[in-house]
Amino acid sequence: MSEQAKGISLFRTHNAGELRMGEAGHEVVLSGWVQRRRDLGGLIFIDLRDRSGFVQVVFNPDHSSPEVMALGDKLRNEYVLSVKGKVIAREPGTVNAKIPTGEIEVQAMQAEILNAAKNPPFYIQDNVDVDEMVRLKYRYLDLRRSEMQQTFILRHKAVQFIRSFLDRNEFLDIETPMLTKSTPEGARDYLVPSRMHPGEFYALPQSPQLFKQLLMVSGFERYYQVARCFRDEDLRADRQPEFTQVDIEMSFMPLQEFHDLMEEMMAALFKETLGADIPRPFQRLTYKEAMDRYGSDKPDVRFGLELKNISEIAATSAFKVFASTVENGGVVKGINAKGCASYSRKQIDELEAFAKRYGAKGLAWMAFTEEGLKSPIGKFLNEDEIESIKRMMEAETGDLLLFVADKEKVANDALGNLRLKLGKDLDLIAEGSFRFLWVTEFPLLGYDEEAGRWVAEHHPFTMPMWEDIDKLESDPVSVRAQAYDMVLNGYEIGGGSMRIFQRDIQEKMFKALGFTMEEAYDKFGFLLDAFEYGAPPHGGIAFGLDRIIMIMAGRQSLRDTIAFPKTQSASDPMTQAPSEVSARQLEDLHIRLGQDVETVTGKE
RNA sequence: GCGGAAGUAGCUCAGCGGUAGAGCAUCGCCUUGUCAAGGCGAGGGCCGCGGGUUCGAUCCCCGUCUUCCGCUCCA
Repeated sequence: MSEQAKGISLFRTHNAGELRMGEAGHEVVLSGWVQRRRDLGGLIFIDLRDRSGFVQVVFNPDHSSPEVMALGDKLRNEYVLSVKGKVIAREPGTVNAKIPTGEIEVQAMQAEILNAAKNPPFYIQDNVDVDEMVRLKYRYLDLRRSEMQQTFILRHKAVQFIRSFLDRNEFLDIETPMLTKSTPEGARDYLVPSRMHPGEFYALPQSPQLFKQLLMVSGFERYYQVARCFRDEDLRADRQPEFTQVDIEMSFMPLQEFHDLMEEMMAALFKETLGADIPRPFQRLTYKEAMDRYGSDKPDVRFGLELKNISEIAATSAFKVFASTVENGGVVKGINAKGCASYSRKQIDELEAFAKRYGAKGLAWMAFTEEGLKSPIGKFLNEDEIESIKRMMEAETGDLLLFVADKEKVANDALGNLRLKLGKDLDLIAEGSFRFLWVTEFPLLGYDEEAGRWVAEHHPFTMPMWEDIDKLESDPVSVRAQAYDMVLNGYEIGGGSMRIFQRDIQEKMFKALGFTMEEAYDKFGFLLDAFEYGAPPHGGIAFGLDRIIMIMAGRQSLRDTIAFPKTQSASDPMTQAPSEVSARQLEDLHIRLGQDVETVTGKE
């Protein structure tokens, strides 16, 4: 038993942050951390924090013994403290309306320091501007901050809700292996060397994709898992090497019904946890429409600024860049930056530099000012053309039109991102609003220039749209998949598909991917075998839990929704992972380091 | 692999070719109604690391490492 037992003998009767006028007059025991100490000499105030919040504890000689006063004097930030005291209503002039517990305070009658604490490297408080590196190194302290705790409480509630929703709908939580087989398609695998099998490796799962399909073959019919996934690719603010999916798969349900169910889950989740009303059914856009109008397969539809295609006018114009781009199969698209005609040359140059990051060769512009058209390309366009463009772009005086002439992919990418930037810069996005949509009819295949062959855009078991199956051979690029993403505020929060469950279609798919059946068997033999034994029609989706929580919590970085995340170079400043291992460990694993790796320092 | 930004006290930052500063934090003293308490005082620095230029470099140049944002990548 700790020293504590000798003193107060009880850690807690109430949560500090939940005390209100209702408890006035009650004797309480609180335990937590010293948030802050205000020493007025004869009088000491302590903000005592626990998970629920904090309350002011007063050390006052009028009601605290000399021993208790002496203890109050010793307290420092982040000391762990147990206090027994009386809750009293504060004197009228001393009420603090800024905090939930501001109407009361606790008079310390007994107190005990359960643990001292070193001076923390940064303040444990919200909205601190501390370097991420420092926060991650002392993650356990960072996680003490209220806003971090709120995020993880939200995350917990969200997961609880999802689990119970899926349970009510007869989904079974089934775990799948973390040590599994490396598969050729997709992201780079994290590999785990095998000790028992020299020269062979497991892969950590990029997702439980194949296993959940096998569970459908097994007849579980409805499966879900809150599953950790691993991808060894470059990180971003919204991408971690290790992340969590809510992975769902089900049999015998038509696409539309499945989408309805998933919508219901998300809408109810947001209602339950945030009180947000999400209109249903969700908006739907085909992939093509999303690309045409927003230049993105995950459009943020909280604002307009849609892309317009002016290729037709551009094709016949005297502006060579426009005309030749269209002639060579490219497009000319633009967006209307409403009210930006007054942008300075410097501002426009910055927009151009931004567009160039996404491969655009330049950014043509037309500003309709009070004094008339200002544009470097104006002299190449006749009045009719200018009028047509103006009409097509829905431009008025005061607007700035921005154009990219390039291959369709580049134009969409550059303008799509420019649109997002302008949306932010021009403050067009209503904070706290949630706009869900489905993006459907993704292309089934994409051509991989490097590999010189067609690759599955989603994965090789994605069902083509029935009406496109015949084109698998003749016109692979135009084959659409029964694949879909759920998009929220410009983030892809989930993606999935209906799966191929019939042998002949699967063979056609592999053929389109340039695999022989032998090669296909080598890579996915176990799944193909399984499918010979009566695979039901099935499909599913995987939601990016971390990302959903990030949006729900209004955070900008995925790292704020993962308790122990990694830096951009996939390392952990706290544990120092990854790290070197001993020569002995490597030997057991039959691994010799390459010559480009500095000698491992012996750690036997 | 590439582009951009950053690295100076525990934290957040300023500085500048002549050996370093602020706010907060810490420590000491004072302080009975504070709640970002206040007052006085003190300690605290390989100016990320390695080279170069210079009489002299935290500052200029080159390289390198780390972090953040983005590109490539992420079925």
